[in-house]
Amino acid sequence: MLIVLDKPRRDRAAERREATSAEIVDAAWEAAREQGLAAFTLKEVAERVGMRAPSLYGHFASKTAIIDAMFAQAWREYRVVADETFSAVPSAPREALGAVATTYFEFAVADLVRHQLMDTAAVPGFRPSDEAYAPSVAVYEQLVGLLHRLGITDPDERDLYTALIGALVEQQLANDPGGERWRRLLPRAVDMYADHVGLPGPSLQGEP
Amino acid sequence: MLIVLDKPRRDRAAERREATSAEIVDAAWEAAREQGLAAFTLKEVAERVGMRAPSLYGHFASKTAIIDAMFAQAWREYRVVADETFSAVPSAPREALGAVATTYFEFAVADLVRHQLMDTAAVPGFRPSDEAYAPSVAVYEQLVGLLHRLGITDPDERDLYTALIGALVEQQLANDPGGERWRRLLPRAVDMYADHVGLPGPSLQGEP
DNA sequence: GTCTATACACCGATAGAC
DNA sequence: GTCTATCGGTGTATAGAC
Repeated sequence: MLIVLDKPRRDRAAERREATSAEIVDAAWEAAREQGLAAFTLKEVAERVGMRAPSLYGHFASKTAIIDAMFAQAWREYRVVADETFSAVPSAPREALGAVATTYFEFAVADLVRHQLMDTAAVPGFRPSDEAYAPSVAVYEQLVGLLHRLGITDPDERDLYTALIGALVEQQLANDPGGERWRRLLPRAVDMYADHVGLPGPSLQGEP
Repeated sequence: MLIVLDKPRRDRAAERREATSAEIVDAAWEAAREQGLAAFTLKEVAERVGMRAPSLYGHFASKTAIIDAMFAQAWREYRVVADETFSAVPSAPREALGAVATTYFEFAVADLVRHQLMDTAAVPGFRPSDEAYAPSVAVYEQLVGLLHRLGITDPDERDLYTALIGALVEQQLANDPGGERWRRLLPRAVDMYADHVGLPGPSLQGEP
């Protein structure tokens, strides 16, 4: 069935409204980065967009709704980044594993509070809505597909992989934010894992 | 020099005072487990020990001081557990690594909020006092000593080990609390790491 | 759509009586 | 040591004027 939409004329009012909502979400990210994900206040958000706190309720039904929008935005962004990597994944197994790991690592490490919101239970009581949650499922399925193509079908080995890469992210953020201490270990960790599951090919590292 | 302490007679008042402080700390753990580490309130703590909130200030100078006492207690407890493991560490390298990893894993997984307080930055702005922090340094030095005896002296390899075990803890707590999904991977992960650093000996797992 | 004013609840911490 | 009373502050959210 073809659906013809009448008058695709721009709705300037709606556009402006959406732009304001986006501004609010951006301001919420800033506030969360300064005060913490659970601790930032609507007053801080409002000030950044030149409003008073109650005015935010014209755009979001609650503080939780703002956090949900942040969650959705973060995963949408990562989905774009991950799609790019998965669409041009190297054919060599170890390089493939390394590319996917690097993409995730860099995205997570680039923004602490974003990582906390996406990957940890940092906001007490927060549960993302189904729409906000959907992109994370899609990305995980891409990973499962890649591992399958590499012959890694055991769910336990899958868990070990995600744990290993997640570990490096956690340690990097917790113990050396902005540094290189754990990032440098990424090829080594991928090699260790590749050896473990019996992937062929030469080491990702130069000669040790 | 020998220091002779006069009159080691029991000071019943001091004992009672200390017991009350311990009660308060216990109540704070309970409150933190229910409301979250950063979110629990002094009122909740006070109610559990049959007091009013202001009375807590007769025992602790601030809410932060209570959290500091919790931090110190947790690491003291772990120090006892770790001392036991390290004092009777198996002579076989892989078993040694596995025993130490298991001790840490089980202690961390047994209590989410305790783990959050000990090993993550879950309380915004909280910095443990030096006395409270000391036991964690002691435990880490024990680990470094063991790895040295096993021939693992590269700091990068040390980091990889702590990241790997820490990762399993995080995943277990975040994705399967109370379950076995990541605990079961512990021997596999230790083996993977042992292979990686070239430790001798048979696999920790039965025949795969 | 944004404002002011305010409701309502709760927080950590202090003062001072007992 | 523990209490009551209270201070000074914060927070989310709503009501109603403009």
